[in-house]
Amino acid sequence: MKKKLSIKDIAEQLNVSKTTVSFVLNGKASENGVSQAMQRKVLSYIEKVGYRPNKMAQGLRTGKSKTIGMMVEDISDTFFSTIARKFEEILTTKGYKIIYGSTENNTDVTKELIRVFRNHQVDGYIIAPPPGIEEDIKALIEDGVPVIIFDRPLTELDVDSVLVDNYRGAYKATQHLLANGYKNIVMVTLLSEQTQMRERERGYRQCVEEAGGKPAILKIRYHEKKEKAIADIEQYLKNNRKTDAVFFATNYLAENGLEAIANCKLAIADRIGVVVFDDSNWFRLFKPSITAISQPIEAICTEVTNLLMERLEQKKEIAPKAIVLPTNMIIRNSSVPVKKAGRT
Amino acid sequence: MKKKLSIKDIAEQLNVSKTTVSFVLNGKASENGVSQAMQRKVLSYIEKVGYRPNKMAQGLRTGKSKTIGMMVEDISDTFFSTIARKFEEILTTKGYKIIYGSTENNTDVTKELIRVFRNHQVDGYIIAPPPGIEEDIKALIEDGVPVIIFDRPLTELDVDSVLVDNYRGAYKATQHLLANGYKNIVMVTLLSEQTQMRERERGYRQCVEEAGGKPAILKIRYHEKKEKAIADIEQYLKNNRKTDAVFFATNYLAENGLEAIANCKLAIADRIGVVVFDDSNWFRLFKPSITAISQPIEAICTEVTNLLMERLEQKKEIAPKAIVLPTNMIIRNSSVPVKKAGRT
DNA sequence: TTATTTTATTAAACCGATTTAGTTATCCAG
DNA sequence: CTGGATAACTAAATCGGTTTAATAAAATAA
Repeated sequence: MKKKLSIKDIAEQLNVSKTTVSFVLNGKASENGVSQAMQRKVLSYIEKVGYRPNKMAQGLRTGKSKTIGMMVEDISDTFFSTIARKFEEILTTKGYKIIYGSTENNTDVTKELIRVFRNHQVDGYIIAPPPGIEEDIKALIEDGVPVIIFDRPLTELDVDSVLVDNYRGAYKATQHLLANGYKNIVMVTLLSEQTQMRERERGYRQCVEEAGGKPAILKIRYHEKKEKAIADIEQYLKNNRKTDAVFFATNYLAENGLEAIANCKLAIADRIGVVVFDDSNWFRLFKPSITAISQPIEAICTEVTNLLMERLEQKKEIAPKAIVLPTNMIIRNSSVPVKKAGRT
Repeated sequence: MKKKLSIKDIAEQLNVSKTTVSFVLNGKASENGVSQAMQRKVLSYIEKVGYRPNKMAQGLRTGKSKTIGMMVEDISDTFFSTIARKFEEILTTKGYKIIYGSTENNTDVTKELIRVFRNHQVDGYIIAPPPGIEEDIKALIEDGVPVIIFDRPLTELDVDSVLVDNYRGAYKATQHLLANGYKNIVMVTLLSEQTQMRERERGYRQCVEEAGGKPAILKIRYHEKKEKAIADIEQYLKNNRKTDAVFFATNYLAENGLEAIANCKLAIADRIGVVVFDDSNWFRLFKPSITAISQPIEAICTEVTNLLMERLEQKKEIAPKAIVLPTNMIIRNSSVPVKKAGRT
């Protein structure tokens, strides 16, 4: 019921003008010749009554909302929610809040999200972009709004971006399996045009071919009922009994793929080699536990926020940077005695 | 570079007043006697140029930001991020955006978050409250701000809340284990004063005692390094060889507890009964797969948002509601042949 | 002593919407 | 033909800040 006090109230209580209070509040006191005595007076009163300026009013006048818009495919995905947490941690220290939106990897949803975020006057965007959103992002940039892309590249667009080396990650994953004696590695990936998926595929292909093998790729349609995904993978394994290792291109696929493997009730179940792109806390609990290509989440977040802050504080033109980070291979309790592994 | 257009621009282009445009925009045209012709004219122009009002200005004038503040212990936790996603889904359809903050279950952090949210003029709060925050929340409510509590009760405070029946959930979990022939069930829980944890403990205790057993409770300190948690649980199992089943009070504990069980390398490893409070997609992948008490996430979200919308649209006083939802037991591939289970 | 600069403070415009209180013009009744 | 009601629209106040331009008082220079 006690209504919030405004800068006008403060000014009246102290018998000074709003201007003076505002100057003090914004650290522009000294440069505007407000006396030290006055500064102390205002500051201590502010402190005492716990006054905090209304962001709406500030935002209206300055055009800055102190809010960052974050758009990812799905905030409930562990990868993205972990990142969201880190962003929050870092951006809070800079006085920013985050509003989020899930794109569902859908262009129209994303377009609408961008529109809503614009109306909310967010100061900057952090986006894991869906395909086909180039034009809209270009428009943002041309309007001078800071945009940082991550997780998925946006080819043909010169924009700040932070990505991981999907190609190398997949290559290393495959290499690891080969080095452990596996001969028939299938890659299970998404039936999707996402660039990062194509890169992972390329890494796998390249590695297998260099070793003189023949790539085997199983593509699963996303967002279908997971039972379907499981059945598809199961089918494949049953039809290709020589398969002795699986490289899952995403966590989501591994989740279902592991069930498929279990369902097969094949002897291979505990001998099969498994590597997954993206790590999970649960992987270490399987036996044999699962090796993963993990993304450097911490680094991604600091790079993204650094780029963002740079843009937000930007005085002069700066050229967009494209940062590519290496992945980490987490080798767990490696698979199985190498010699016994193959079933050739 | 093309600067966004304002209602003033629209008005000038159309040779009408801002007032008229505003009335049309807010659906208050007819009740204010704006002619149909004029309404169409404005509407079609708005549509054509894609004008959208500035939320900052609207917010300043109306005091409504169309933003909801969500505070949970940790947004990267699967339970909370899943909920965050659902909230987003529902609230988006009502024209709201969400800003979030992680409380770390810390009172001071939460106090500051509330302060920040207030400055941002959020229209409503959805909070999974840490202990000791009663006063601050009471203050919010007294100021007439909608607050919905979930996940954790705030005893002694009359506020809208949505909780699950932790007591019954834990009771059922324990009962399930007993019914399957397990005799020595240990409950692994957090060393924490959180009410919902105490309820779970109470459910377990009650059930064991009713069956004439002696409760065994192992409390783990949270936020410690997980290696410590694993070691503690491992230690317990080694010191209490009669233990034939474990009831984990949280997902987090199960994650580490399962590793502890594996580390024990005891014969019991594949015979031990395991039930976890909170479900996880990964549980079905273990063998024997893990039974879980799952929270009705969908229902929690609809109840919370319903209460919230009710408050937001509230005309007259309404008494706070406390909603308690039942948990679901997800029995998976049940444990093990009952007879062989015990090791007595 | 007067003119000029510097120091300390403030009045008023502005941001972009909503909303209150009018203002015309038209219509109808008496 | 006049006065009151109604219909259609609008001027101006307002929300709570920031910022520009101005002012009064004190200090320095001429």
